[in-house]
Amino acid sequence: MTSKPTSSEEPLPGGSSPKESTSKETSGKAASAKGNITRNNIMDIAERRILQKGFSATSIEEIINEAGISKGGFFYHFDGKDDLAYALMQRYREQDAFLFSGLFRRAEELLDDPLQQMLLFIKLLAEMMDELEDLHPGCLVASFTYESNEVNEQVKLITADSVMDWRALFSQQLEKVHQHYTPKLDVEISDLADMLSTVIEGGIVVSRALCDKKLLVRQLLEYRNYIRLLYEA
Amino acid sequence: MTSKPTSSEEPLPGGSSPKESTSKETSGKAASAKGNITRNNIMDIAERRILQKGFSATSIEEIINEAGISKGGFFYHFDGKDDLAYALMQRYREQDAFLFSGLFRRAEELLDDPLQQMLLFIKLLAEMMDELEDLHPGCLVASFTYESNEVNEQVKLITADSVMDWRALFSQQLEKVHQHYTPKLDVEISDLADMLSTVIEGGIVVSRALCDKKLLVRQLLEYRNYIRLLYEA
DNA sequence: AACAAAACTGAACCCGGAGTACAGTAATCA
DNA sequence: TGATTACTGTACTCCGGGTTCAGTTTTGTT
Repeated sequence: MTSKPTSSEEPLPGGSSPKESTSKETSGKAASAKGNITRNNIMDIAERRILQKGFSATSIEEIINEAGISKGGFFYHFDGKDDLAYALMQRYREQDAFLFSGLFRRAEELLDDPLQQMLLFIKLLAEMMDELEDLHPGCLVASFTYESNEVNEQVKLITADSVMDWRALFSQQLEKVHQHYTPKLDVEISDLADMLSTVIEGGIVVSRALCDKKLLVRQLLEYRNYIRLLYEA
Repeated sequence: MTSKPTSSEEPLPGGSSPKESTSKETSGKAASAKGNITRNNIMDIAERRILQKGFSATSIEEIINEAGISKGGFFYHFDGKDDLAYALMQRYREQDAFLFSGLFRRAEELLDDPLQQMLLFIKLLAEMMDELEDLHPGCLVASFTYESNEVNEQVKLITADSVMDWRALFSQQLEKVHQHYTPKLDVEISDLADMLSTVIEGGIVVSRALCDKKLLVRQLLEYRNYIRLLYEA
């Protein structure tokens, strides 16, 4: 969903050790540094390509070519395409959670009022999108959702979990807003929270369809307008 | 983008005669009734499957199996997968334009005020989505956008055109609103128009990811709220 | 009924992808 | 140094995908 700051190298908490995801071997070989680099490299390449051309169209062949490894190397790290997909969604979920909560924390540091925090959060998010040099790379959730029949049940589940994380996170902040302000119209907090996910997902699609880099940013600011109108005096 | 009322049989204006789309033969064989039925049948099946599992993952094989025709039969109607994709987008674009303008016309018949018309339009759209028995089938624009590297330039172009149609249509109505009302905040009409596309596209993604049929409807009503807050006294 | 055009059938073609197996080798760490 | 990790390389199976085309049936027209 969000834009990754060209991540690699740094060992992310959680998304590590080979074959931990859905592996036959539950053992879990005590990952070495090099192994993790290769694994993350595979994942970076796969994610980029999947967002560009879809999951089914992305072959293991092309991934290993770009990564400069052999097929055996790939299957050493992943049990197959499904396992890779799951690992990708898992990492994606963690990265997003990390990024969003980071932005909320910064907003809390700078401002006291929950509403102003929420508005700043959206603005920070918009700025982040604005700083991307080209079009937003896309969101794995959307990608897998539009290829749902090509992906196993576990991937569908973690995809849904990811969206539920966003709902929880956004709702949490909006709940605080709700305690200090009365909305001009009757709305469900969860719907308002989902609307941010909706605007991001939709913004990415429309932005990409039109090749209009800034559209996503403008849509985020429209959402921000809505929140303002709803709660500001 | 919208939901098709289980269309088939009726010869749609424009989307007809075999191989008219991108064919080698620019001839254009004067289509017969049976030919059109088969052609539309292929397209219906293809569209449904593409929205479920993506373009690349949808094989000609499975399409002709469900359609009960041979491979040669398929290639009689389409020059290949790319040609099929183009024909699908073309038909999709026409259907959407037809549906949206129909809803706007109904709103104009029932109400005089531009703002109330716009609000009614959104409500009619939401009701239509609400009447779907299961999840929204998905939008071809989003599907092709997330597989953009698997689709040729012409398909990308007509996909963008389709989104531009929506912008034009929604902007037209919002322009009228703008002439009668002053918005509470400073907004670009085109952004407001794009937001409807955004909410629909995003709503479909999030709705499908969570398997929550009603989410899309609720999101449309949130957009409606925004318009109300923006323009209503 | 006859004839042309339209609407197919069926089989063959080649390609590339997922996944397996496994023997051997190089790098890393304790 | 020795054991574990992280691979390479090859070879092989199996499958299905897109595309072509020569021939056959169906349909519409006169």
